[in-house]
Amino acid sequence: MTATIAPGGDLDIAAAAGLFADPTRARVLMALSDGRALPASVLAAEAAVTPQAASTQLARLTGAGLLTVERSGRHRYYQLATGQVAVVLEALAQLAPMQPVRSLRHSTRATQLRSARTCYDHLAGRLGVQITQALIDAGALAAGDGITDTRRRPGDRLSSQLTEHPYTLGPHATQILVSLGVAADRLTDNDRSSQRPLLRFCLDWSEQQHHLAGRLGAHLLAAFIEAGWITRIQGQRAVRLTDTGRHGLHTRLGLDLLDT
Amino acid sequence: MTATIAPGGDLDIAAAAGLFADPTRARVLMALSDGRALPASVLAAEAAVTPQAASTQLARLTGAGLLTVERSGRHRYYQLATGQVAVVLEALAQLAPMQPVRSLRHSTRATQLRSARTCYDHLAGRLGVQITQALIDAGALAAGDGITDTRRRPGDRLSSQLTEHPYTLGPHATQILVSLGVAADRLTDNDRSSQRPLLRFCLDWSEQQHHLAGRLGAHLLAAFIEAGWITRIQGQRAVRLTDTGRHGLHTRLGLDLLDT
DNA sequence: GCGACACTTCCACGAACATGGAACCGATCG
DNA sequence: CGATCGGTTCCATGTTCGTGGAAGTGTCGC
Repeated sequence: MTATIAPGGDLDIAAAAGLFADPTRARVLMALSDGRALPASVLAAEAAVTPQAASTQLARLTGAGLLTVERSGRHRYYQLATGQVAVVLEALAQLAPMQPVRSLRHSTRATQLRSARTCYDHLAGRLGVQITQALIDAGALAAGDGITDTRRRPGDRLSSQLTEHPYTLGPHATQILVSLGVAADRLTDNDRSSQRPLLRFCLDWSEQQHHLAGRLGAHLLAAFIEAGWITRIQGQRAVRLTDTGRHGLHTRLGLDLLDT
Repeated sequence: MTATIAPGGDLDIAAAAGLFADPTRARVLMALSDGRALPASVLAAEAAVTPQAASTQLARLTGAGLLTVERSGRHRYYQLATGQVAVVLEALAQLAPMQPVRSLRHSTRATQLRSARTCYDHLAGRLGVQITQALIDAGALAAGDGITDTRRRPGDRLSSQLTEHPYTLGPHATQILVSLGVAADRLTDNDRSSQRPLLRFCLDWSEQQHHLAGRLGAHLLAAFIEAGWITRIQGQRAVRLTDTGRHGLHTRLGLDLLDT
């Protein structure tokens, strides 16, 4: 099917512009404008709308050919279909700033999500990734085969638990984890009451790095909440690190968190 | 008094896009996209709407700062406030879907537009693309680094295609461009009187290739018109290449243009 | 001054369309 | 298997917004 380039047609500029003319769609497109592929839930948070609203607009944008979708498990990752979309965004942005510009104060909800959130029953986001890395650095976890960081590896799927990973408990696991509030008897690899593995890892969508999951991840989050290091933000998946928590992570793990 | 401070930076993009998202406004802007100043009645005819409708939309566009008005007797001449508006139109045109032909007149006019038109202050359409290519072939422009396709590569920043391009002046730039009527002292890269870059390129919506824009693009169009090589088609954006122009382009650039 | 003209404003009708609640599908986890 | 979660679809609501008719303001020509 050769695209019959009808040489007399008119271009429907208005229809194309209309796709950018809604706040929700504009924010979604802006969030994608660097070329990343993001799941619908993240885009909903980024645009500060309900999942239904986001889904509706994503369907519209996809139908119009501005976005492409890729399914991965129960997630759907959206991405700009062509760089031309980003060109339009940039061109429009230069026309827009007649209003007070505040490019930094992004949707706070999205920022919070990126910063720290729960993933099922364990920590994710920048905080989750950094704690995981700190556990490795401190010897509570050990990565096999010369792997020293938590970066994404080929074949890892976003936002789903990795069935195979190179990590094991490290030489100082008991000492450190107990000091963080996890009961020592929870560190056995085979808990009789559950087949759930002690160590599991997810690939974090916002950081493109691994964060700790599995039974240990759950215990750790529970311990942090128990100790008041972390509090849930009302009605959301985002969590907040308290001052106590910041101090605790610093003394116990040598972890210095830059900001929020 | 307008200053309704919209609560969101990205909202401005939606608002800006909204100005292009109406058929009437889009047609009006397209009619003005070559930088001319046209009276309201002409724009109403161009958009095929009643005078009231045109007036309403013109007021909206003017209020938003996209257009400027100048009164002259009982007429009001509208004009694009800035070339950035034309940039947005060109960018949108590339992702705009084709629209079925409405009439023979429309069809012939659309064909003329594809053939040769002005884009604010420089040449576009097939003629603009071919001249740009001829300038490269003749060594007046040089394309660097061999990356000639516009396809996206993984990890590329999508948003920087307008401002960054691989072209520079070529070894025969001065000789050729002067022979085409551009003053030699206009070829310095940094004109003190203007921050506008000498070389800029647009992706042509009708040809899917680059055409020359920027200060040089403007000088070149001015020189062609001055020399009588190109004339504007009465009341439209389309331009016509005269026989003199065809001959000039052949002898100076070795450019053989097939047809109209 | 009178009429014609260019253009605008007021107003009310009508059509898109974005949104949220509820229900539904499929995948993952325990 | 049951629970939950990510995501979508359906539907009813409410709002925005473009438009045309009628009327108003200023300009030009006789």
